[in-house]
Amino acid sequence: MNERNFYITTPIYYVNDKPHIGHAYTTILADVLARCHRSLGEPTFFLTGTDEHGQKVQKAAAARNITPEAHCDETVIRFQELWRELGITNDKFIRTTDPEHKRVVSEILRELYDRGEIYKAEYTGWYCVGDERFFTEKDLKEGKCPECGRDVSEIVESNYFFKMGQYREWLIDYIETHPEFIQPSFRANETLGFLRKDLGDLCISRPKTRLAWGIELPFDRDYVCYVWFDALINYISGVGYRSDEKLFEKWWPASYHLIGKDILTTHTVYWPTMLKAMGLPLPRTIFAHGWWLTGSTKMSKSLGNVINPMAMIERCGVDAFRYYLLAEMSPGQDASFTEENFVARYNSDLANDLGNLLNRVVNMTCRSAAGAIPAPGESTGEEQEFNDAVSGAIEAMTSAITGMKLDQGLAAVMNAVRAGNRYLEKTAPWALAKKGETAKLNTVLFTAAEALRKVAVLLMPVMPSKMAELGHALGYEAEAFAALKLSDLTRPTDIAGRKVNNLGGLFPRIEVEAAQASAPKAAEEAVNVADPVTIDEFFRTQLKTAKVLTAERVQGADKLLKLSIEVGAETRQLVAGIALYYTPEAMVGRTIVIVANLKPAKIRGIESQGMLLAAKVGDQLKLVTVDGEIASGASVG
RNA sequence: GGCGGGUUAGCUCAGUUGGUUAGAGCGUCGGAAUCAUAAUCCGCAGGUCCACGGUUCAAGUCCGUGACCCGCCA
Repeated sequence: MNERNFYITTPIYYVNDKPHIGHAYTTILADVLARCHRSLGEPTFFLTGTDEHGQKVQKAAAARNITPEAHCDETVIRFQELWRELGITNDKFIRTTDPEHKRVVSEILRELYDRGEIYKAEYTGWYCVGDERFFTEKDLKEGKCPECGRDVSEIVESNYFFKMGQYREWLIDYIETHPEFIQPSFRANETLGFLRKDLGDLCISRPKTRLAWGIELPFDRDYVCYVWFDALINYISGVGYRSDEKLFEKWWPASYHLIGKDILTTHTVYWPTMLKAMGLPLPRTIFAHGWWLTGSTKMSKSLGNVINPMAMIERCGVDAFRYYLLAEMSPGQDASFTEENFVARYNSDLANDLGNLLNRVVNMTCRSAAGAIPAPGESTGEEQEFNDAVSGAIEAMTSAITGMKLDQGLAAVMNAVRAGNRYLEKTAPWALAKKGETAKLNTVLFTAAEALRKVAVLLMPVMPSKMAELGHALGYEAEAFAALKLSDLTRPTDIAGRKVNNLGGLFPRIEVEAAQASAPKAAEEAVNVADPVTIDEFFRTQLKTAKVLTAERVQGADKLLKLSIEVGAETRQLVAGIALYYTPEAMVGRTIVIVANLKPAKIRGIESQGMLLAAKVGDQLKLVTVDGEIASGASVG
C-alpha cells in the first residue's frame, strides 16, 4: 500500500434496521474524512454498505411472504436514499448479497478449512422456542431464557469453529506494539482486558435447519456462514480481494475502520485474527466513536427516543446537520443531541458568526466597491492579526484531519470567523467609505473576502453545498470553487476583481419562539387527591373517539366552532369553545375524544350533543386525541 | 466483584513533561457601534479546579484514601 492512499470504511449496516442518527453519524464522519483527504490531494477510497444475511431478514421476508432477496432489495434503498440525501460520497456500496462478495467469502472459508483453521465440533446449548434463539450455559439467567424468562430446552448441535484462540498472544503483542491500531487508546485497553481472559474459538456457522439465509459453507452444504465472518470480509472483498489484485494492492490495508463502540470486540479481536489467518496485514486504525444521547439515555429504537435524521434535515438543511454532528461530538466520547443545543449552535456559529460575516462583506462590497472585490492596498497590523487567525485555522484543520479531531479543527475555523467580525469592527469599513479612504477600504474588503474564501475551503468537506453557495457569493463558478483543495490555499489568490452576489442570508437564523411554544411550562395547578373518585364513578362518563366531518364558525361568537362528528354509526353535532386555537379547516378529519353521554345543551341556540376534551394551561389549549388511527366510536378509558 | 476512565466558571468542555493573576465557546448582565441575518464588537462575571491526607521551594497537574459518576469484563 502506498502511504498516501487513504481507504476508509464504515461498518456495513444491518439492512433490516431502520436508519437512525447513529448510522448517519458514522457515515457522515467517514464522508467528511474522505472529502478532507481528497482535499489534501490524497487518493481516497470510501466504502460503506449493508449486511444482508441472518435471522431477522429471513423472518421479516417470511412475514411479508417474499424472498429474502426481494426483501433486501427493497429495504437497502432506505440506506442508499439517506446517504444520497446526506451528500455521502462513498466510492462503493457493498452488499453482502453481492455475488462477488459471496464468492470471496466462500473461497476464504474453503482455504481456511483446508488449512485446518476451521474445524467442526459438537457442543451443548439451550434453545428458546419463543425467541428462536440459541444460548450458551453462561447466557442463561437462573436456567431460563435471558431474553424472555421462559424455559429453554437443551440441544446438542454441531458447528464449525475458527481457531481464533491460538492468536491470542500474537494479538496482545500486536496491540501493545501498535498504539495507533485501536483508537481512542482506552478502547485498546478494553480490548486488552478482554484478551487477558481466555480467548476461545469463534463459532462461524449455523445449521440450515435454524438459519437458511446465509452464505453456504463450501465444505458442508448443511450449514451457512454466521454473521461476523461473512460481514467483516466486506472490508477486503469491497476493494478487490481475490478479484482485482491490483485494486486490492492499492487500498489494503485500510487507513480507518470507523465503528461504533458497540462493535469493538468484533473489530479488534475477530477481524485481526481472521486477517492473520488469511496472511493479510491489519488495518492501520480501528476507530470507535461514541453514542449520540438524548438527555442521558442511549438512543435506541426500543426506547422510542430516536431522532429521525430525515426530520432534522427538513428543519435545518443537510449541511447544518453535518456541521452540528461534527462540531458537537469529540470523536470517541458520547455526545448529547438536543434541539435546544442544535439551535443554539446553529444560530451562534453559522448564522451570527459565519453567515453574518459574509453578508457584511458582500453588502459593503456592493455599496462601496461597485460590487467587485477590490485589489488590496497596504497591509497593517490589523490585517496581520486577522490573517494569522486564518492561517491558524488552516493549520489546525490540517492536523485535525490526521489526528481525528475534527471538532477542534472546526473550532479553530470558527475562531477565525470571529476574528473576521472583530476585524471589521476595528477597521470599520463603513466609516472608511464615508471618509473616502478608498485604499484602506479596499484592503479591508479584500482581506475579509479572501479570508472567507479560505474558510469556505476549510469547511467544504463538512458543508459542501453551503460552501458552494459561499463561493458563488464571492463570485466563483460553482465547479471551479468546488475543485479548490486545501493544498491550493498556499497559492496566490485570484479573488480580486470578482463580482460578488448577494445571497440574502447563507444561514437564516432559526427563531426559537416556535420551540418555546411547543414546550410550555408545566401546569402549576396541583391535583386534588383528597376527594378521589371511584372507578365506577369515573366510568359513568362515557368517553368515545369521534371523527370530525365538518367544522364551521358560529356566527356572532368568536370562540365557538360548530362541528359535525361521526361517532361509530351515528352522526352528531357539537359546539366547542376552541375557535381561538383551531381553525375550522384544521379540525376536519381529526380524531377527537368526546364525552358521549353528556346531557345535551343549547349553546348560542345550537344544540351540542356532547363535549370534546382538550388540555388547557394559561393561554394554551390542545385537543386530546389518540395516538394513531382508530375507528370512531371506540371507547376511551 | 475485577480492570480502566472521569469529577475544573450557570451550561458544554480545554488544560502539554508540576511553576507567574486557571482558559475557550455558549448563556447572563453592562456598554459601544450601526456595514450586517436585532446579527456584531468591548467589558464584567471572582470557579475551595469532588473531599481529606501526603510528596515538593512549588500541584488542577504526582502519590494515598474516600465519595459520586461512567465504560469494559464477570
